[in-house]
Amino acid sequence: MTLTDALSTIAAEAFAAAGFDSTHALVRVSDRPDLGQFQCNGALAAAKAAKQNPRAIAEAVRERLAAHPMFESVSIAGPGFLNLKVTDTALGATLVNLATSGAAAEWRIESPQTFVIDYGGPNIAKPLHVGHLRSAIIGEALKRLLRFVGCAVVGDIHLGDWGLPMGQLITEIEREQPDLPYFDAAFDGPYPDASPVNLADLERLYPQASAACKADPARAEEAKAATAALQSGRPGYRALWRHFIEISRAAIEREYADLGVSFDLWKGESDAGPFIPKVSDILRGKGLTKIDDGAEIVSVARDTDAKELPPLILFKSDGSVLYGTTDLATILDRVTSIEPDRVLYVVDQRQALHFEQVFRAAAAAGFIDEDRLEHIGFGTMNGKDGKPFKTRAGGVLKLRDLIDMVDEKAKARIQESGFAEGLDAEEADAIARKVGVAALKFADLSNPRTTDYIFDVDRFTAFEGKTGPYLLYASVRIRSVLSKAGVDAEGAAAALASPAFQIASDEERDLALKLLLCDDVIRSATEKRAPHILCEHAFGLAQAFSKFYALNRIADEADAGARTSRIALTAMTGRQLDGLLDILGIEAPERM
RNA sequence: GGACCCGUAGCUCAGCUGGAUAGAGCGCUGCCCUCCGAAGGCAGAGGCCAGAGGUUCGAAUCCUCUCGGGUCCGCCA
Repeated sequence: MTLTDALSTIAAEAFAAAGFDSTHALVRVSDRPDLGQFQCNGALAAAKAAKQNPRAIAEAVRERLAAHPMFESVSIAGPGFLNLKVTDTALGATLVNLATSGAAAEWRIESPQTFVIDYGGPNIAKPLHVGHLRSAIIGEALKRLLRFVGCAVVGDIHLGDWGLPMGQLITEIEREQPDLPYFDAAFDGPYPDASPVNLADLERLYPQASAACKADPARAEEAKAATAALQSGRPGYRALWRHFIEISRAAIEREYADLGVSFDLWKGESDAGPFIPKVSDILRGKGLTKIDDGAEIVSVARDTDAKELPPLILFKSDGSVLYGTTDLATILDRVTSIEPDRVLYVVDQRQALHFEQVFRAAAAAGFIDEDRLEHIGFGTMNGKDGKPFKTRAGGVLKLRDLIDMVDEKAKARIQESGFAEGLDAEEADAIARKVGVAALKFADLSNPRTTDYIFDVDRFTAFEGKTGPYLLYASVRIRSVLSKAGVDAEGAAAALASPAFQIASDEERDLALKLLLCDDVIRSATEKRAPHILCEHAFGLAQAFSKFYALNRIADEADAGARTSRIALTAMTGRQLDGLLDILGIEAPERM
């Protein structure tokens, strides 16, 4: 049970004992820290329901709450706000419970489920760009968060490896190298082991092909035909396409690894291929498809819709499939092989309509309940003009370039601080990389998921204030001060195994409260699928620690009791902060 | 045209299942390292929460409208 749950329960009992409806007796962190640590506004709500004076209700409840040993004081303000202060003894005792329950137990939820998270979604042959950042790191954070609370999670990258771009690439290569055996329909193999193109070729050919198809309808037709042929299994095309996959995957994997993002499954749209006939059989069997303008569609509109929802196109008029088809087939694949309770799609908010169509079709087909499929949409990264971010040259910013930019800034920061002087170049670089990635990830994750935000390079490469590096700094400083006190990692664990807390100052009280609220925050972030809530709390925790650290001696505190308590507080903060950073997918260096 | 989202401090953003004096970071003005790491701490200035109505004892939060910005609306992904 979280702290606010426990306090709410106590308040509910007081409401009930005083003869009032206890459903409004919710206790939460106070908006007015000058008046109390927690507040309960239930008296006003109860007054409305009972048509009584809220002040009188508050007074009746206050009397009962004040008798509870947990509270230092319970006061009434204004029309009937109850302001609660917990005793330092109770804070200490609650902290002991939390500390001794073990690092993992702090976070568990009651009924873990199995999740599939579909995130990343990079496309073969295209370099990752800033637009891929959000899906990757939000998905990674949600994966880690759900695992932390005890769920089983399968992270699937869901490669874009099956659509029109593949046909465009194939035809483009045919133009440049028409004599390759891949294009000879009469050729009966075996095809070469070595790829005729490398990564640089692919990254050059893709935009070239895409532009050509845009400019010339005939080229577009060619590409469409090639896509259809690839999808229906033409051997030469399949062989060539396998080269694309292999080359791209290595590059993509490397780049995600630099961001601390990894996947359990490297499936792609193409892997859904074998499930497509089953999907169409099932849908046809249920009479859910029809031919319209030559395409085979599934109607997903409902009478109750405010807006008519367009049908999902199962097969285009040329027989090839669209991503709605592969998404449906992927659901069938996942439902059969993984049997997830829920599937989360961490994909740009602009695709909300698409997922609504797919989810409805999947439910109509009987694959899985609609409400077990969640589109975890996120907002667009805009430039300062409020439009999707472009570089000064007008192009998309490659993710690689962004990482390099942040990396450079971090290196410069280490140099100017003089911290690098005692380090060899290799370690300094490794630290800079971690600091840079932390800055990048925190800057993105701390934005609420659903809204667009302005991408500002200066903000992403800032290392002071509400940033990733601030959190890292707090973490390494905690390690450092514990080490000064002769407490290593094992010592910290030991300090939390049988701790004793003496909460005596405002800073200690504030830090203790932050520590005690972690479970509330984890739960809220999990329910809302909202990493930014974790960022907010991690920052607040680091701030509370920094203040505590600035005002109190720890390692060299003379009073033995105070020293023991502060070391435990410090160790506890370190454990939680590192836990939160780990969930966010942010790695802390040993020093910085 | 229709559906949905957004408009909060100079800037970037929290807060939105209604509650008290609307918060943070940056930037700005001042302080604080002979003392466990100053990528830090403390203090200060800065707001008709786009605007107008409505519901309510009470509205940044809920409803309506207006203005401003954005996204999406069948054979791209």
